[in-house]
Order: sequence, then structure tokens, then C-alpha cells
Amino acid sequence: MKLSTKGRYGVKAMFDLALHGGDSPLPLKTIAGRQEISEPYLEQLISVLRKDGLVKSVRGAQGGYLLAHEPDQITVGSIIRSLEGSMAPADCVIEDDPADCSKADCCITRGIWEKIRISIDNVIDSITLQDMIDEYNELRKQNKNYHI
Amino acid sequence: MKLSTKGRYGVKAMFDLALHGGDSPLPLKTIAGRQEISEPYLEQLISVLRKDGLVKSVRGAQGGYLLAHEPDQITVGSIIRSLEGSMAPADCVIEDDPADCSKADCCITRGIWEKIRISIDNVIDSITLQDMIDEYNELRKQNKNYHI
DNA sequence: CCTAAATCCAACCTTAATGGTAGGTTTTCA
DNA sequence: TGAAAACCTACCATTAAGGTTGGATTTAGG
Repeated sequence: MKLSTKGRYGVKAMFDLALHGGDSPLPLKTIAGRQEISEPYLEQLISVLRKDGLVKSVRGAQGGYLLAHEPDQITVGSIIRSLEGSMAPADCVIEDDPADCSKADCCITRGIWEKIRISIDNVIDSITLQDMIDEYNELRKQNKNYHI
Repeated sequence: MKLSTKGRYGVKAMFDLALHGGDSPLPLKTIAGRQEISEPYLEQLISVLRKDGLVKSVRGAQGGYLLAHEPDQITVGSIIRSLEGSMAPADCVIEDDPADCSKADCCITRGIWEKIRISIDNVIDSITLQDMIDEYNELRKQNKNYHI
């Protein structure tokens, strides 16, 4: 039940964008360097985030990426689901289109997988990039020793 | 974030053992047949469960497997963790020995992975095999149409 | 207008895990 | 003593992860 690097890198990159990005686009090279992620690999990930409408891109020199919405409108859940798909631990409890199973209505284990999915979704959908920024600033206030 | 078949088959097999097993050992062939799991594959899984003290085995003819404890003493969490390891979505938040990360004390994403792990653990550690049996019996009472 | 910086895109590649099979050895009840 | 069972080790095909490579396209700035 590991999250792959897709989800983890994606959240890190989006947080970096929320923290350091402003009105002018932030080039991927900067994000990748700061977060220590392979740039061409991150490129593939952010391409997915762009297609899902989480970031906007500006092409050409001085180009880069921008958050498509305010940080308090972007949840960690939307980032992770964009890159990893549903957080369902089994295909039979994927929210939008569950794999059909003949025993679905009387399967005891199914209820467990569903509870797990709901509990994960509750956590990740309740955290926004703004929450992460606030926490970062709080931590920064307490001990000067901060990086990302 | 899928659970592999190890965890899913393991829970199914243990539930089968709790439901149909008694004082005499239940052969793996019966469980595998009823749950539609490849017998030699399930053998590998139950071997892990045995080494972790969740089931006891009886060798020889008329042998098989028995739960090592009462159904209300065996949680879904203990089964899944035995077969899949920690439910931590990232190595830096594995409960017993987290992968060390230089930024651990000031990493914002780490807090998120930890919240996810805790919320999953809360769900799976709160469900015992007895709970599953109770739910099964309840379902059985309501509609006659029951299998596993 | 030219160039460098950037996004965009498609293909490839290596490694490890998944989900098994196959083929035996040992134990033990009837 | 035979059959049924657990036990054990090795193998294997497929897939996904986590990239790398090599280019094509766009565009601000000199």
C-alpha cells in the first residue's frame, strides 16, 4: 500500500509551486532542483496535472508553471488522485466506476476496503496547499532551521 | 495505493477459517476452493501467517489449519500487516522503523503521509474476524441470498 | 531576426514486484 | 502402508515503477 513517487513527487511539486510561485511562471527546472526530483520525470507528472486542470503552463523563454487555482482551493486529494487514480485498495470499491463483482452485495471484505478508501479520502480531501503553507510558516516561526 | 492480492486473499482466507473452522483443522484445499484462490499460491501466504502466529497448522492426513486465537482477538490489521508490511504510504512514516530522512523534522509532506497511515491503521485495527462473522450473520438474516 | 530557455511529446529501457507454477519432501491419520 | 495433508525451494511470465533519451515547438529578450 505504498504511494508511488508519482503521488509523492506531485504533492511536493505542487507545494513548491504554492510556496514559491507567484504571478509569474515558475520553470520546472527550479522546482525539480529544489525538490531533488529528476526534471524529465517530473515533466511527465506535471503534464498530467496540467491536463487535469491543476496547473497552467506558459511556454517559451521565461515560461513555466502556475497554480490553476488559489492554494486554498487545491486539495492534496485532487493532486494524488490525478496522478495515482482512486485511493481504493481494491477495484470493487473505486468511487466512480467500481469493478463489478457478482458477490458485491453480500461480500464482507468489500465493506472493509470501502471503509479504508473513505478514511483515506477524508484525510487527503481535508488538506489544501494553503494548509501546508500555514503549517510551514508555523514551523518556520518555531525553529529557524527550516528547509522543505 | 492498491492492496495486493496477498492482503486481500489473506483476509478472505482468515475469514473463511473463522467462519467454517472449528476445533478440527481445515485443509487449505477447502479454503482455496471456497474462496477461489490458487491453492499453491495461498499456501505461500498462509505460511507467512503461520510464522507470524496467526494460524496453527496440523500436518499429515486430516491435517489443516486452525486460527491461533479466538476470532475476536484477530484484527484485520494484523493479517494485512503480516502479509503486506506497514500500511505507511511512504517509507519515512513506517511505525516501527521509519526510513531516516534528513528533513524528517521539518518536512511538511511527511505529516500528510503519517496522517494517512494512522487513519488506515485505525480502520483495520478496529475490525476483528468476529466483527466480520457478526456482519455476515446479520446479512444472512436479512436476505437469504448469501455466499461469501 | 536569432538564440536561448522553456514547454511539449513519444519512445525506449532497466529493475523489481506481482501472482502465480512446478516439483518435490516430510508428516501423520485410517 | 497408502493417501492426504503441510512444508519448502526454485522458477517464470507479466506488469508497473521510475526513470532516460532525443527531439519538436514556442516565445521573451537582445
